Formats: sequence, structure tokens, C-alpha cells
Amino acid sequence: MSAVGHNSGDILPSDAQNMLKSYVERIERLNEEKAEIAEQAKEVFSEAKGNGFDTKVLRKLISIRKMDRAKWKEEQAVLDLYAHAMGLDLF
Amino acid sequence: MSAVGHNSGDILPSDAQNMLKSYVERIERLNEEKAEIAEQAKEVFSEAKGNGFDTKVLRKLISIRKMDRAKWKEEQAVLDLYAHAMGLDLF
Amino acid sequence: MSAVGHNSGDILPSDAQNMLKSYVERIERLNEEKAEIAEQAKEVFSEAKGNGFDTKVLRKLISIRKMDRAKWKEEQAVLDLYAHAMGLDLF
Amino acid sequence: MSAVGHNSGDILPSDAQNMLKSYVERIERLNEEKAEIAEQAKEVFSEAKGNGFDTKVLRKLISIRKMDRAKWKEEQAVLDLYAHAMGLDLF
DNA sequence: TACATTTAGTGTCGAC
DNA sequence: GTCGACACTAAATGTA
Repeated sequence: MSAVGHNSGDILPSDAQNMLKSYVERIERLNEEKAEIAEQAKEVFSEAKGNGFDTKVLRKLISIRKMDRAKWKEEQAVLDLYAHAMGLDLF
Repeated sequence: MSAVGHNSGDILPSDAQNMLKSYVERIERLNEEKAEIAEQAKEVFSEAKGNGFDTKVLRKLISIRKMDRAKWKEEQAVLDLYAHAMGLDLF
Repeated sequence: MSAVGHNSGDILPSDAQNMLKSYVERIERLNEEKAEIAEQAKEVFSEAKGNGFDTKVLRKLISIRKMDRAKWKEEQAVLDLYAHAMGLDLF
Repeated sequence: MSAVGHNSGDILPSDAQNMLKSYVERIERLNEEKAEIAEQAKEVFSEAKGNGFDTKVLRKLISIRKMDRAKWKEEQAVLDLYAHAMGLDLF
């Protein structure tokens, strides 16, 4: 489907044009906010690192908490299976 | 280095444990905020779509604008680098 | 879905095991090739540096050129998208 | 240091300019080769997936093989430590 | 060593 | 519901 009743001059009517600008700006503003938050998170990791924590492990921990526990265990099991098939013993 | 003086009992001292919890919670809170913002962006796209805009085009537009900005910054940076490489020191 | 009919003995059938090994080896071979190429690139940078060029500037240059190409492709893509959105079908 | 004896017109002598072009082209060629190889790796993963393998686990397996075994076990231990501190039981 | 950049990997979204 | 593309996150590398 094409935009808001622009009929065929291949030019957007000015109201559609305004809407478009508005959408773009709103999205871009939200993207900036996300970037700011990402920046703050970075600072928290940095502080944690400064206090002797291993940030890589910290990240992994957080991702595990976010993820379904059952899924995690299943993934570990498959990994274990593959590892045995390759002759690697992990744990 | 390992964390806050836990040397090898394989147990975190309670203050380290508290710090850990605090870091995890702060990060998780920031992650939630990001998710909320992402949700809002989704709504904007949805609204745009409802008004007849092609969201794929919209996304491309936004990504090009972002690229433009990034490219502009890169160009400034390379200028600056050249200047340094030449031994002058603009700005 | 799980792998090639290993249903639950938690052991991979020997043909699946062979496939697994084969995939792993192929990927690892490709990774080695990439590493070799990366090594060659490193040598080029090193040679450039030896001839008085600033490698950081060189890298920036290359990244800008890459960006230019990417941007050009994006712009073609967005043109194409607009065309579709307008119901015409160029190319 | 600045480039190949260009003394002060802020213009690169033509031989330096030629070298520069040559370096840029060599690097770009190597980058293309890397991209081709990455493409091939993608195809292998795709084929593996088609035969029922879990590509995510496959990737993890390959990364573990690449990595020092001792390091892997250490990382798991730290993760376990942090997880306990957070009241999560992983394995 | 710590920082910044680049590259790989993972998750999400929309199309078919 | 699966597939492919896109965006975001995380790891690795290279530099100062």
C-alpha cells in the first residue's frame, strides 16, 4: 500500500510529508535515549570492573538470568553431547 | 585480578556479594528502560504503518540519516588525523 | 528439531558424529584462512608504517571508502524501496 | 612521524601518493577475501543447520576448542561463584 | 594496561 | 510457522 492518499504526482502531500518528518524525528529521539542508557550501562560495568569483578562473567550471568532456565540447561546438554562426540570433556 | 579480595574459599565475602547484586540490578534496570524505549519505537512504527507509510522505507531513511551523520563525523576525524600526521594541530 | 535422529540416548549416532566432525573441521579451516589473511593485512600496515605512513589515518581512510560504498548501496536500495512503495517497478 | 619525506607543501609527493594508493588497494583486496571466506563459513553453518545441528551450540563448541581449556574451566568456576552469590543454581 | 575500533554472534522483526 | 534481514550486543583486536 502507498502513503496517505498521495494519488500520483509521485509527490507526497504536505501533510503526509509532515507526518513523515514527525515519525523520523520521534524515532531518532528514541534512538538517542537508548544510546544514553547504553552509555550509563557501560559506566556501571566500568565501575564493577574497577572493583575487581570480571565483566565478561557479569554479562553472562545477566544473560542467564534473563533467559529461561530450562532452555539454558537444554543448551548445556546439547553442548555436552557435541563435545563428547568431538572428544572434548568440558566439566 | 579476582574480585574484591575473595582469594580462594570459593565464596564471595558478603560485601562483595552485595556489590554484585547491586551491579546486576542496576544493569537489569537499565536494560528494562531500553526495552521500554524499544517498545515505544515499535509503537511509532506501528502508527506510521497505520497511516499508510511503508515501515521498511522508513527504517532505511533513518539508517541513511544515521550513516550521513556518522560519515560526517568520520570525515572530521580523518581531517583531524591528517592534521596531526602533518604536524599541525588544528582546533 | 534435534540432530540427525539422535532421539535420546544422549549419544550421537556415528554418522552424525562424523558429520559434526566434518563441519567443525571445515569451519576451523576457514577460520585459519581468515587468520592468514588478517596476518597479511597486518604486514601491509606494518610496511606502510615503515615507509612513514600513519596507520591510524590509513585505517580511517579505508573505513570512509567502505562507508561510501555502503552508503551508495543503501541509497540505491532506498530508491528501489520508494519505487515499490509508489507502485512503480524500476529495473 | 610524517610520510616519506613530504617536506612542507602539505601535499604528498607523487611517489608517496602512489604508495598510499597501493596500500589502500592491497588492504581492500584482503578485506574482500575475508568477506568471501566469511560467506563460505556461513554456507557451512547453513548446511549444518539443514542437517539438524544446532548452529548456536556448534559455534560455542568451536570457540571452546579454540580457547585454552584451563581458561574455560576457570571461567566456568567464576560464573558458578557469581551465580551462587546471586542465588542461581546452574548445573 | 586500558582504551578505542572492528568484527563476530545473537536476538528480533517483518515477509511469505 | 519458517525464512531471511536488520539491529543490537558482546568479543577480539590493535593502539597509545
